[in-house]
Amino acid sequence: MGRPCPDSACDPIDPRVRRTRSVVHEATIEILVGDGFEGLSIESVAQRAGVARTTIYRNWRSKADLVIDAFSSLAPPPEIEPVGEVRADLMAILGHLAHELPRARWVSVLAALVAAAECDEELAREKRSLSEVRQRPLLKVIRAAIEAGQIRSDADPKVVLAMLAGPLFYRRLMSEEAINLDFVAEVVDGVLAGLGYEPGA
Amino acid sequence: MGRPCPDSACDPIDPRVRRTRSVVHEATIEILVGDGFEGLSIESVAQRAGVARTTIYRNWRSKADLVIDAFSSLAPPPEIEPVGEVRADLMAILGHLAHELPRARWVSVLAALVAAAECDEELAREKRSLSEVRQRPLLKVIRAAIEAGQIRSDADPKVVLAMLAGPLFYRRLMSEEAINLDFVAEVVDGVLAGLGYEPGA
Amino acid sequence: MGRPCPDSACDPIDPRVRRTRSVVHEATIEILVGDGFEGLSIESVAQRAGVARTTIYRNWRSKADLVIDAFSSLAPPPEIEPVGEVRADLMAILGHLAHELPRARWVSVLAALVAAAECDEELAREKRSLSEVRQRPLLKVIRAAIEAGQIRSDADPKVVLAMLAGPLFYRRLMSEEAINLDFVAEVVDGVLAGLGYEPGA
Amino acid sequence: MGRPCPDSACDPIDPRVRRTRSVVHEATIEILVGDGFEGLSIESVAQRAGVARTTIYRNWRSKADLVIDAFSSLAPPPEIEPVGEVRADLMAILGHLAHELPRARWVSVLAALVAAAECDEELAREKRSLSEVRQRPLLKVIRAAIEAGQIRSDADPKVVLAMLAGPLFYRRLMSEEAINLDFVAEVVDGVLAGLGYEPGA
DNA sequence: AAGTAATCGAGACGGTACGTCCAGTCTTACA
DNA sequence: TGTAAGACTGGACGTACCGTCTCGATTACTT
Repeated sequence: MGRPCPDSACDPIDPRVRRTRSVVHEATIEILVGDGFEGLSIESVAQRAGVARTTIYRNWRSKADLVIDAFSSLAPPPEIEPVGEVRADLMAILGHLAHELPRARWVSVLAALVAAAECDEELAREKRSLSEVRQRPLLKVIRAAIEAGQIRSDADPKVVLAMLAGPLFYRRLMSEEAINLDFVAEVVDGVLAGLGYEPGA
Repeated sequence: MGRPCPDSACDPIDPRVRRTRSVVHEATIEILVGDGFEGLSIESVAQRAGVARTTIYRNWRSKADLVIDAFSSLAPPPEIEPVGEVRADLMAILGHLAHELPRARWVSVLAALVAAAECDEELAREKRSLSEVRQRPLLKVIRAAIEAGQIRSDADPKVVLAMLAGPLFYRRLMSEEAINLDFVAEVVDGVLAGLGYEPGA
Repeated sequence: MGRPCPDSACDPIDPRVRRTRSVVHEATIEILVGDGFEGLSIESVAQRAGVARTTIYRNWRSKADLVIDAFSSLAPPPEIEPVGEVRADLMAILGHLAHELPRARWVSVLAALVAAAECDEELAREKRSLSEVRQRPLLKVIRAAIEAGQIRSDADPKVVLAMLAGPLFYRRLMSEEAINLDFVAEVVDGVLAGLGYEPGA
Repeated sequence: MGRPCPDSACDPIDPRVRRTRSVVHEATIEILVGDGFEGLSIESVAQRAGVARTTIYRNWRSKADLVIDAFSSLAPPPEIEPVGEVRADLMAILGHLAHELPRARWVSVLAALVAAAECDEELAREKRSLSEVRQRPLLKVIRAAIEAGQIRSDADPKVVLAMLAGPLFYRRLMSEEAINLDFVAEVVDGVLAGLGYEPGA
């Protein structure tokens, strides 16, 4: 019990290493946000972090690794408490997403991630995993709505999710049209209507 | 008919230039498809095209330019003749898209384009323009359906479009789940149901 | 006469290349003389020459190449006209060498060359070739003396050369004792005496 | 007299230190012989010796230090007992040297030492000291010959030494010509003849 | 048909970044 | 205290491309 425990919490991790991780992390994000994926080079990260290039190679296997690290910490799934009413819950989650999409730092990184994943299986795996994590809150709401009989019981939650989130990302990454609350409401109402949702219920 | 034709044939374009454009174009696509955006360098294009590097710089301002060129020619909006029945027409267009998304060469290029556009205003412009072109067939069908009274008259065609196309791109670029005809049908039917569409009508 | 001459003078050599060669050359020598072989890095040469590192790699295959180039230009065999009297001629040549050994820049380079040649066959070849060239004037004098009957006819010119030059280099590289004219005279007289030379003759 | 003796035998030297010295020493020699001076890095020595790099830095101030250490132990002046007849004694010593020059491990190291000494005063000092030690046996023979009247009494022993050893080193390091017993004999006989030596005496 | 101009290839150049190796310093933990 | 282990800064390596720049040599249009 008095022995050093084996995990991260109280791990006897070299404080120098911890410091390195932190500054490099921060530098990666700053560059990614400022200059995009193109501007991200090991060199530039090292420079901005005030760290030797070798140190980065010691701690991250590739540029991709840096990006994943950065993204993971940038985009924690939002903490939104569902109230049990499907429309309200969807509006809360998607409204938050709609607010973030045009401005949050992680979105640019996501775009880079998506592109890079096209020709890097490891990155693709990483991307799927991140995606899965971020879908959870939405899926929970959808499944709850199905169980509560608020929407059609034969609906496929994952399809519903794609129908809800897809339009938002489409506008952000493809058409670059506005993503305001009206748009979100139209999407949510349209999808719910198609699923037999009745507001009054 | 007697007018100078708008295209290459009789344009007073130096045949050497024409040839250069063509071989470089071809090489760009081949590399893009084979090695992805990462493998695309002016050097590699020049090499594969059997052309001097200088020649490329003379004709394209940047790597982005090459990509746009390649993409434009890779992804011609499909020639699908609407029959006037909204569900059938949407299924035709989106079914085609669903078929292409997992395999067509332009999709990877699109991902690269999207990411690059994040930090290059010119590319972003280019991207929007391409996007706009590709939306047309779908928009035409949606607007026709509205005019024909097949769906609610207060529907915003662009919102409807995002709700139809968004889920497909979402699955391709984000979640990497299957994009089969069942999925397309669920999306189309869901959206149409939300728009007051009645199959029998 | 009107034909393009084959040599450097009017060779259609890119003037940029000529300039590069020259400044790099000079920088190499300066560093070699100042900091020795250890201080010679492609980087340092590039820096001092005010040239990109790549440019050096384009024109020289290795650090060794640089050194050889430098040495060749530094150490032209001296132009000493033999008068036909062996002792006088040897004293002229070896006296000149004795004067150079403690001060001339090529000597340090030579030491570097010798060491580097120990583990680089190409350099070793180069070294032998240089050595051969520099032996010529001395060999000529020795052979002439043999033919003129000034020294024993069964003497091996190459052995005699080693006996004359060896002691000088030994003092310069090994023992670091003085190499003055007295020493040269002692060596020359000693060797000649052993070869049956008679001053008066 | 009661003080601890100055040498290793009874010094209260930490046995770990002694062990370190020994394995590093051995590793240095092995690498020097195997890969030459170029292949010698603190890193490589540490690796082969199975020792931490830090340990080496603690015990040797530089790579040069390692080399000197290695050289001292590699090239012990040969134990040759002079018989009192100058030609025989010279042939014994120089014959031995001639045999070693083309093959012994210390020769390459010597070349490195010579080059390095060109721009490192400490090394130069070290080199002179080593040189001085190795000259002793030869000097002893020469001086004895002078005293015994076998060669001219006005000969400078150090000059004679340079005339004897110089040609051998010259061939080894410069011209890379053969160094066989015939060559040694020619040199010895030539020098002795110049010094008034008479075989019969 | 000859002369002019556009286009080309070849490739040198200064650069940036890569990923690796090593140098030398420093810190921590252990024996 | 000396050592092992290993992280750190930093410099150089040799390679790949970048984008710019001359420089002839074709090739096409023009007169």
